[in-house]
Amino acid sequence: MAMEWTEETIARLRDLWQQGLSTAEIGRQLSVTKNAVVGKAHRLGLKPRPSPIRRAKAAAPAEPAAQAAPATTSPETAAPAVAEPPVAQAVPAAAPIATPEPEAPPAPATAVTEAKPEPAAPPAAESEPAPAPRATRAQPRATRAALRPVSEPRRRSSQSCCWPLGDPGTPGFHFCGATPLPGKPYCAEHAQLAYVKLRDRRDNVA
DNA sequence: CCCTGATTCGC
DNA sequence: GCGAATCAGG
Repeated sequence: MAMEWTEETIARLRDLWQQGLSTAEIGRQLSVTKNAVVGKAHRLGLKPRPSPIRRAKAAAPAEPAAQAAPATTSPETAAPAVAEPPVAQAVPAAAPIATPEPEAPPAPATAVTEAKPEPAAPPAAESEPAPAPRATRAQPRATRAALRPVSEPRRRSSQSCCWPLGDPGTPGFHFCGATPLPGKPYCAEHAQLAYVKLRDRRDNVA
């Protein structure tokens, strides 16, 4: 069965994606494969991330030169290209899926290259608010956003916080639903939990 | 080997 | 539209 890409799911995908998380990482947190993530990202039109490779395109023997007038305009309907795409290292806390038990973070995996063994607060067991997102990417992004409060509200995430509650796939699963912060898919409370450093959770059973 | 993302193509 | 399979670079 095809994945059901709901508004919330897409909002999360976009958010995680723009945070610079790897496709596999996003996939784990979203309970899908990296292929699904990259595939969807492409269809969504977002994908201005550092590409490690450039697949050898099949030589088009038909038209060696005829790329003059493609469509009306460039595919960038509303995506102000980021000045510089420094791969972000800020890993949002894994979604409180399944078992939000207050267990200590497991051994530092090899996922995010820069991830430090910094114990992150479990989403549902720490009253201490998450530290300010010292993400190298979050800051400049926020700055730009502040500089352009209007003009292009292309970031129309759902009007409800999409922080997942419960076990995805089970009847009780639902999203927070609170009013999200402007430009974010989460409400104020969950945004704090979301932008905490946490390096990995590759065992995310779907 | 691991990781990464990109593209293709059957569904 | 979806994503596994496959490809390709680090």
